[in-house]
Amino acid sequence: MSGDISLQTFHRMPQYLKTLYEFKKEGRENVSSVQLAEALDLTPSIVKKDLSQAKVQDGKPKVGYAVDDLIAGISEFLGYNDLKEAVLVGVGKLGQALLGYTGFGDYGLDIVAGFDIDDGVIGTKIHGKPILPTGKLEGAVEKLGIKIAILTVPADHAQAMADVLVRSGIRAIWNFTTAHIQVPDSVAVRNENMASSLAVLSAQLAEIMKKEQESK
Amino acid sequence: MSGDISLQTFHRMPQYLKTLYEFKKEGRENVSSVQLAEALDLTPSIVKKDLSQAKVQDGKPKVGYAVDDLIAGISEFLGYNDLKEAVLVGVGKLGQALLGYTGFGDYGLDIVAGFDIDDGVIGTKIHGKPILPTGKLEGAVEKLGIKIAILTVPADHAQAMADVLVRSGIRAIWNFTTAHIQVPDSVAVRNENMASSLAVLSAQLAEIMKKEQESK
DNA sequence: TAGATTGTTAATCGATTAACAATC
DNA sequence: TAGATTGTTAATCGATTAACAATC
Repeated sequence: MSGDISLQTFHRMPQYLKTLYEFKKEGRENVSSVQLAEALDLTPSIVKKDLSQAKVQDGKPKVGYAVDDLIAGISEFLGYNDLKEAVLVGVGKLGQALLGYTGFGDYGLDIVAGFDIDDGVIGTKIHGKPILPTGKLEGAVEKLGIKIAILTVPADHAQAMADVLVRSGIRAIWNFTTAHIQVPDSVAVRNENMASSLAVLSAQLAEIMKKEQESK
Repeated sequence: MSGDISLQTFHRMPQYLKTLYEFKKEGRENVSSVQLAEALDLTPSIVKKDLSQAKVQDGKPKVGYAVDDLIAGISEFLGYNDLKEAVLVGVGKLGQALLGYTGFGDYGLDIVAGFDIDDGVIGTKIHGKPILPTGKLEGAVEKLGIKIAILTVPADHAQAMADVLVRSGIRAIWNFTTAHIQVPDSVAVRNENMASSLAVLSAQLAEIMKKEQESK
């Protein structure tokens, strides 16, 4: 059951995949949990647990895991093979940068269109993606059966826009605004909050500088 | 000591702050842990614990916390009052979007310059920030005593660039590349990995869709 | 005063780590 | 065969939650 695999495990999976591609490029055919752990600053225990939970493929004692099979297994596990369509709402600076980000395809994500209220961008194409008026959002999402939305509107519009998204049938919102949005339990939200990230980094920095002081 | 406050607590602090500003705007003078918890989908227990650990300011039984004092206390706790200078390395699409992001000032972060190897952008200003050649990075960081770097280079340059940053005295790297970078313990790293985030969101979405199926 | 809410301690929960039998 | 490495179970660790005495 995917239900009892921790979200942390999912978080690490793309990192394993990236490392495996590097190993493959170097011509390696097998890899052990110790080697994967070293490359990513993890413990062999957590690597073994993650891989076994993902039911990716059995490793062989003494040999380790086959790199190719692991790549195939994790890609499948993460759903990188079947394309998931998404809409992007709010075509400001960040929205435009994300529209132009070519890496999403590798992760099975395809942004089919951007939506905005600004007549200046409506009707244009940005990085090849059509920009449509927000008014057409609900219809388009419903008609195409799209389940994922990327939210890049100004913070004070975030909740209102989230409400529209939920109404139109979106079931997963990747929230790049600083606003905390309220949605029903039937909708997943992932917050990409720069302020929170920076706060954590600053705390780590402060801790490091403090230790330095003390050791002097 | 800030050492035993969990990073999760730091992560939540900017969210409290944002909510408090909203409450202030509504004219509220006091707020209870229950109200803050409701606004952010947390428990009152964790709110009380966070606020007491941050030594922000004592609440009053029956009344709660004073909104203004809480705003001041958390801002101070997060270091939003004293400006921290940072450099940004890799002025591609994402780098440019971050250079243009006006919100950092609110968090006490000031990006003083961008660095790149592309002659096309070197010497120009992007969103008012000068773009300098990577060769000048080490000197500038050292001379200005800058401690924070934002890393937005292509993944295959990430480790090499991180090495340069460490050498020049940077002590905190905000890593927006998909690469896992190896740095000494004396340097903090915060990974902003889109692939990992998307994997988690996808897992949550799959879980939701599965539950839906089952309940039919 | 009565009762809402704080700050803190103890109980619970979940994830990571360590240990080890199985085995190629 | 001997030993490296797997997969899994038990122990540990850390964070969240629940409970409750203190108190405005």
